Amino acid sequence: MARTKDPAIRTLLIERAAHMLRTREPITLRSLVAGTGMSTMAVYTHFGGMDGLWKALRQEGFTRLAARYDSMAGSEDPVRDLTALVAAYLDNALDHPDLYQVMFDASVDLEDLEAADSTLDRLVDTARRAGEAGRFHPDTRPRRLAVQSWIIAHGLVSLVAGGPLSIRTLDNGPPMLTALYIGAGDDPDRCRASVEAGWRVSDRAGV
Amino acid sequence: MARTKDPAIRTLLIERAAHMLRTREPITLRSLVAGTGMSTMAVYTHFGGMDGLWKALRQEGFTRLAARYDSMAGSEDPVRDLTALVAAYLDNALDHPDLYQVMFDASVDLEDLEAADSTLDRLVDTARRAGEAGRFHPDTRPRRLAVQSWIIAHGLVSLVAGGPLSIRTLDNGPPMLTALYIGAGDDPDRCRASVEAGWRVSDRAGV
DNA sequence: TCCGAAAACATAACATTGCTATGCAATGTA
DNA sequence: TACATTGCATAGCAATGTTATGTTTTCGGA
Repeated sequence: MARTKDPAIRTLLIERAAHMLRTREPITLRSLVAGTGMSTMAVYTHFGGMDGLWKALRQEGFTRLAARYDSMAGSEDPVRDLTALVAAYLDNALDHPDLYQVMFDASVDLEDLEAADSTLDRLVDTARRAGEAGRFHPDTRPRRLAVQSWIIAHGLVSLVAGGPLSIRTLDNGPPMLTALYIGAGDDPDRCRASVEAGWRVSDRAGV
Repeated sequence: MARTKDPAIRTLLIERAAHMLRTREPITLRSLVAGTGMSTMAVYTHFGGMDGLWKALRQEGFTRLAARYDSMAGSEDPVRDLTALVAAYLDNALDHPDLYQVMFDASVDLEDLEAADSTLDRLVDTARRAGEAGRFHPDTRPRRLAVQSWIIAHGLVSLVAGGPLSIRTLDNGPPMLTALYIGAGDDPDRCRASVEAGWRVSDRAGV
């Protein structure tokens, strides 16, 4: 009937674009396909244009974040786990700073929303687990606490990665999360220990 | 000796660009000067190119924020004032969402840093005043608390303005600030009242 | 008062951008 | 095996930011 579209080309282009993003090469229609043997039309068959490519890159960013979350083992301390998720969010953003920027600048169509919600759900689940373990006030809304954790993570990383604040600003993470979770009802000493433990899960080297 | 550059043209172009930003018209070199009688070279004499124009727009954004801060009267309750500054930051960003985005996407050269620091200093001063009034632990670092307030404000507004979260998410502002300031040592009940009062200073209509 | 230099500005051309029109080739189905 | 449908290459298009070049304006010094 018709020639079949090779999905490998799609992922190849996305990975190439992600690589160019990381190496700070400007991503243009022609520079993207240069050297690959493909013509510019490949971008149109697979993504419908450059806008489609950027959208696919945003999806890729959320996919990598989800993969990072998948690789994390939960513990019996949900506040530690919640902190670890926030720390992983920061690490992911700092490992792929340009990709992270792409994820949040042109946004937001429906698919972007779904991708963002899907990663947020990890935080919500863990916050709920903490609530069920009696760490928070009984009327604490898990989603609300998850969103607040996300706000801190996003504010931190977007002011640090290419923003006006220095990398040391990340040290504000633990105290801010601690204040947040204590405010939600956690026992101060226990909370500090949990956040401390969760923060250290990150593989941030000497930051 | 030489023809003198008219500074009025510079501000005219900036205001025109800011207006086009607000009305979602794409800002291109030619569209910017179209209808003004100027030629495209005006942008080069006054800004050195489009990059210079974007940089001037970022400065304009910080200038408007500073003007908003200038218009605010301080009270005898510095925690209320600190909250009011954060609320004003949010209002400013929501009043000029596109300008706000410009302020933080391409950033950051030295002048941008200075402009950001200058507005941050308002928060630092107020946080220091709160510390001197005995609201916080004696070892609370004002700049640290100011930065943490900024992180919350920026995280909130950048996830809400054009981001994945709804406008109602702004309701997370007061509880987050309250948790932060209580964590810094403020008395819980007094803190809640101060934050409540500071938040209401904003002219956000029914949000 | 006038001249000359220096800077602002207008005009126009340039390379590069994303995109589209068109034709060809490949491939699965009838 | 014939054919229709789709992937893809080539080439050209309008629009972008920039630069090259010439003109005009303005101000300081003779």
